[in-house]
Amino acid sequence: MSCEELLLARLRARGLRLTPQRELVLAALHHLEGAATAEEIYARVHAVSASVDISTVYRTLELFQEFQLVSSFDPGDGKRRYEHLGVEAPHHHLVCRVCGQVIPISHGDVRPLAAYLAETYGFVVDEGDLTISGLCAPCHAAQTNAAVPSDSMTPDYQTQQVET
Amino acid sequence: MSCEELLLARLRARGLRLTPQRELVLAALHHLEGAATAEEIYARVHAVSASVDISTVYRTLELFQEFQLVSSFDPGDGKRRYEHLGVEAPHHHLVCRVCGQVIPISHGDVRPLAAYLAETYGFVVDEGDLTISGLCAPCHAAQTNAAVPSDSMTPDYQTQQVET
DNA sequence: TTTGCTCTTGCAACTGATTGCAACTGCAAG
DNA sequence: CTTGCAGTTGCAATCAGTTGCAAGAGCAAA
Repeated sequence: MSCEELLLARLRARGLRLTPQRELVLAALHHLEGAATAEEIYARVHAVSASVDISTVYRTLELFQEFQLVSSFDPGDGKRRYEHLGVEAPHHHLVCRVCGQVIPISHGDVRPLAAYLAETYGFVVDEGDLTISGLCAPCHAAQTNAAVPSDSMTPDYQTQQVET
Repeated sequence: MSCEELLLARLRARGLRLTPQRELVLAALHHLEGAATAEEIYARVHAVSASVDISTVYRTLELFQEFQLVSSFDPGDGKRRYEHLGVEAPHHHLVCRVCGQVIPISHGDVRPLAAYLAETYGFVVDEGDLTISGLCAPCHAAQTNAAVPSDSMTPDYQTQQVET
């Protein structure tokens, strides 16, 4: 089942409609691989149809999150990132507090903690959207050496490949 | 060492000053036990000295976080909560996606995951500020029963006692 | 005391994101 | 076709939070 068909099915199941705006947001997500800001998604949508409002983009992204078509995470720079979950399973993110690098990790990595929390507190951890703040390896090394390698200081939110 | 003395020492160590504004924010944090919003803290500070600006409160809270006097977390309702860490050790929070209840957990609970992430990715997890989204026990039970108990629907961000 | 420096602050403007609302759309029933 | 209605949208207002900047305050050296 293609992504559009999946969306259509999810919408129909709740009596919602497949509108041009929603198609445009989905297309933008397809094109913008990896983690994109709402502003970036809006820019792509707006380029095709200038009348679409950014509030519609936000509402659509929220809807897509309910449908598990999209996950989002906040890397702590005040700009939430949205990721298309077409093929990838829901996953979590390690975000470096210093350089902003994002490392995706699978839910499997978090499962032992989730099991512990379920047993101890009866708390069921969501499979998506867990963002763990800390220091990536280069920044941690740099911090302990009190010297920061210059090539790790540029924030970029490109996601790495993760072995699953 | 009292809390004010600790703050003074931390400030001095970095050549910063103990101002009335900073004392007022600290006092407000003392008074507002548990998790308070910036607005609530500002309200208390403003009641004592009306000329203090909310931007000063935000900047002060950020400074206190650097000093580990305060930790903050985002329960997902768009209003960040700030907690005084006077006696408590840094800890994490489980936030229920449905009712908004916040359950504090110790860093010890997260340590196995942190150790795994350090080993696998070289990523060093921060001791504070990890917020885990999911469903609390009542809401999870309600969801599987497709019926929500009425007494668990009111969001409150009072923190429970946690056994450490 | 005067000078010069840094830290600190209030103010205003701004950002990313959300919300209320009236207008519009698609669609099914009469 | 007309009516009714739920769903949807663009617009404007609003919200929490951040930032730039100029003025002010503290403090040490001359």
